[in-house]
Amino acid sequence: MPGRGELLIWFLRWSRKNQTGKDSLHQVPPPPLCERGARGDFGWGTRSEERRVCMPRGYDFQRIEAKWQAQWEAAEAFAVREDPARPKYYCLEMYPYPSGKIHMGHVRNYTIGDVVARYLRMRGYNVLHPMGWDAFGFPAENAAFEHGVHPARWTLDNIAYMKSQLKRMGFSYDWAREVTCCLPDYYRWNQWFFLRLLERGLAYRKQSPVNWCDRCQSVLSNEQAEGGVCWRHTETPVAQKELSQWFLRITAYVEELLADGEKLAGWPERVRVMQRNWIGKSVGAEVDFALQRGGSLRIFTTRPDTLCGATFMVLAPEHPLALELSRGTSQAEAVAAFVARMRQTDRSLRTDAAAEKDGVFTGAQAINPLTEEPIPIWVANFVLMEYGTGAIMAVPAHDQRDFEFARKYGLPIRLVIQPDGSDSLDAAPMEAAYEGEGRMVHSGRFDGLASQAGKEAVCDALERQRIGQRAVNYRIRDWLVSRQRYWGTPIPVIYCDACGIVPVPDRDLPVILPPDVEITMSGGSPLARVETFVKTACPRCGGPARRETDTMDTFVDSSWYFLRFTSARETARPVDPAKVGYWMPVDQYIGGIEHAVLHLLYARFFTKVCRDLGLTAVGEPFSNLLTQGMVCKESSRCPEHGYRLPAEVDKAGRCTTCGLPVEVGRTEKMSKSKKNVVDPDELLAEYGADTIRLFSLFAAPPEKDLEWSDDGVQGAFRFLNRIWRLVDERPELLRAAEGKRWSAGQPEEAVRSLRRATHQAIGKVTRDLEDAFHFNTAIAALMELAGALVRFLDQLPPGSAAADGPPDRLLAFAEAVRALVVMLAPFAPHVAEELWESLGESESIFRQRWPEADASLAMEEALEIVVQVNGKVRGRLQVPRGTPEAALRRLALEERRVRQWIEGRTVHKLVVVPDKLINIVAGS
RNA sequence: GCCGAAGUGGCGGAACUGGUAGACGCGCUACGUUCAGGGCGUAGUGGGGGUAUCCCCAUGGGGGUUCGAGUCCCCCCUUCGGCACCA
Repeated sequence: MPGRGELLIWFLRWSRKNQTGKDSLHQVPPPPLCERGARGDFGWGTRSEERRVCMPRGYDFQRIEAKWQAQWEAAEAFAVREDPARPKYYCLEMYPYPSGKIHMGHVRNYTIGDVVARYLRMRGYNVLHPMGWDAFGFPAENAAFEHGVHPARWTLDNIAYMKSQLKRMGFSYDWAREVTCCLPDYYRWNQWFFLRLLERGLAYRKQSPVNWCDRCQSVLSNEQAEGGVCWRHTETPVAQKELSQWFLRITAYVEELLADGEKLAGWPERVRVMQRNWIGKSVGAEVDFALQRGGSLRIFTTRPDTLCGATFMVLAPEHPLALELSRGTSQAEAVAAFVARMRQTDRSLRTDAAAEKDGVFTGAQAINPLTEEPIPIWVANFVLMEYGTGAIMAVPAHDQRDFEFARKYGLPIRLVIQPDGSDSLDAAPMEAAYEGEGRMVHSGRFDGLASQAGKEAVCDALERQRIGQRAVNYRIRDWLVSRQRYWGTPIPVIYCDACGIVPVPDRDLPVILPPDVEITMSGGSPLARVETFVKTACPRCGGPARRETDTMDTFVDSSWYFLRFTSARETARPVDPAKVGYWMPVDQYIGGIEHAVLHLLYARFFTKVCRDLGLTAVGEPFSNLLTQGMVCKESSRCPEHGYRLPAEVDKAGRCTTCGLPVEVGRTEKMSKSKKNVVDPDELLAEYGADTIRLFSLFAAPPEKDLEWSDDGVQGAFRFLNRIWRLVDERPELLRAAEGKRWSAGQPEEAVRSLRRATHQAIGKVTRDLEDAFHFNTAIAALMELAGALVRFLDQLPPGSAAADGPPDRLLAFAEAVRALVVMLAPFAPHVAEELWESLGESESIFRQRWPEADASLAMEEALEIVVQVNGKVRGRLQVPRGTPEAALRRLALEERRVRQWIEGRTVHKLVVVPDKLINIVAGS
């Protein structure tokens, strides 16, 4: 097998050779140097010449960020290895598709993860924080088709650029563990997994109707075709095609996926619900209805208790009996016409809930097994062949769809369930089906049973008579993994005329994706046209054979990449079980909600397979899941030129091209098509990574949508400048604090007050990060501490006089500054490192332990107690903490304003909440 | 239609187990700064009334529980998200 580097070179040589026109799509210019440059300089504009000379420059984020990124890289600051002595923490963000450049969604996602990783390192955890590339996929082929760039070249160029962007954001990844799915050292293990699944009957080939997206020129899994549209091109409806394809048997794990899913306490409720809905378990029975002409018709129902109310039956138009039953009857022509019409109707249109019920009588009758009455068999649009048996018993009194159908075609409605506490429900005047539970009526020997007991009793009877049995149905289907695409993992299977389907032997892995290929975006799998790839020898008989030319769904890659990160350079097997054992499960997974049923369901399935293969002990990959909100911005639209970029609109809100006023649209997810995007590169040049990070954390809690605001970014930048000045403006104070000791007595109020602010901030920030990820309020607490520091400095004598003052002042100041800088570090790591160094520290701030709040120092001494009269605030008392209740009552009743409010009234009651408030209940 | 989440100043958002609604930031206003601009600093900033001590109203709307409700309960409205003929 070629090595990683070897293959890369090979691809690049190939692409240079084959390049037409542009050499590369990614002649991306270096980030523009903003003319405004390091804005922090302005802070010094009016300072004295003396200061300008002796002080360092202002907050020069470009220099600082480059400096610390280089230091982290040189020191391999974020490289980790297993260490049983320390608690581990695996922090993972969903890896990106290398589409070209990172977007603000990535910035937000990865900033959240980075704060978690950096914070937990400072709390003493051994933190695994890796990053990689979801590098196979359709857009690379699109680029190849449109621009003549080889998918490998395009992908690897994009990765190189995006990696540089992630580094410039200061994210603390262990890059030694980087995985790139499109390289054989990764995808060979996809093939290895496929072979293991094949051995266990969990991979199989089947002919069936499948989803086809014309723009992808490929089939899709059900999950990727949700709602009848392609997940990548939501404007493209998927078509149905009858094809022979490879499937993974996710349904073999469905009960486990369901049961374990309910136990995922660290997942958002809505994701669990979406997965539960997707799996769509329903419990009921399969029942054979005898046909009057002989034979039987099997149906699935979740309501065996309503069996006596079945007054007709309905077949899906594709049901094999539909045409057959009508043959020879007067309905034959009508049924044939109806079935033909349904075949032509677009499937998503036909299955739209809003579509009217439509059907036709087959001319045949079945026998209700309980009532033994003949009932007519119909064919209708609303019954789906893919679900259950493709046929239903219709109980119009207790199923709304059946009810509507019965009313439209004048079919009988027979009430067999009375709602609890009522016996008045009557079929004739019903306007809607009663779908709830109740008591069985008109059901012969079952009369009087409650629905639940009735279901059991009917099932027992059916099983005794051998005309039915209990059954469970699921909405979820097996995972279709074949793709008619080039840029994916070749499916390691060979077709031999003599031996049939033959798996590629493990020793022949990887089946390498051949570099020489023509991407035409039509006419099936590109690999099918690469003869050197297709033609091979059968591993079993040695005779001429053909390779499978489809590749795997790229969701296979992402189904186990989190396992690979634990042992990314393992060459003998997909992962090292010992390393997986140390790191798994992922403690915190962070990504977008759009993968609620796609990636997150597949990954859970794959993890269970890996467990059964002995590669991991865990059955669930992600203990905690955070689904971050979208990054939004208002869009602008020019009546002449359509959507406009922010830069194409001037300050007065006019289009820079034509001068017409633009229409400001609503705030919505940033997207290229709406042009309401901001470019991370421009922000990096203008404000630096720390400001971007700080703003995207401060503007909204992580799980909510974030509205991008240029003014808000300014605010974050101002805050960092403020802290910079705070530390940098009075170095003599910090120097003077060194070696000093706290004096013995009670310090002055200014010192107590600053220490109180410091320890309150430590408590608040720590709680906000521990309990839930309340980054926005944690940053607010840092801003408050900065405010307290400014107020403290204002009270000090100017110049060097302060340095000669009492040591407590200097110590309190140093304590506050150090706490502020340390707590700032996870959010704005570069500036924190730089300030930490300027405080005289030689070691990285990330080797610093997180500060501990001293509760006794944080405690407020004087309290303001609110005095209410009948629930309204009428006065305030300043009292020392712990003032006895009796004294509080007396003070409250004596308060000037309170006296006015209770004068002439009787005080009925006094509610005292210690150290909080007093409410005086007074009558008139 | 069903299920879920959420509605708080001009804006983004705070508010622990019911206990001072509006932290923090943005914006805005005034003032300061040897002040062109920008930057920085100080003060103010939910609405209404009053010269003022102060008063009234206010967390989508309406009821309720409670000494006390943004927070708990019921009904309604709106927005967003998910599911949507799944038998």
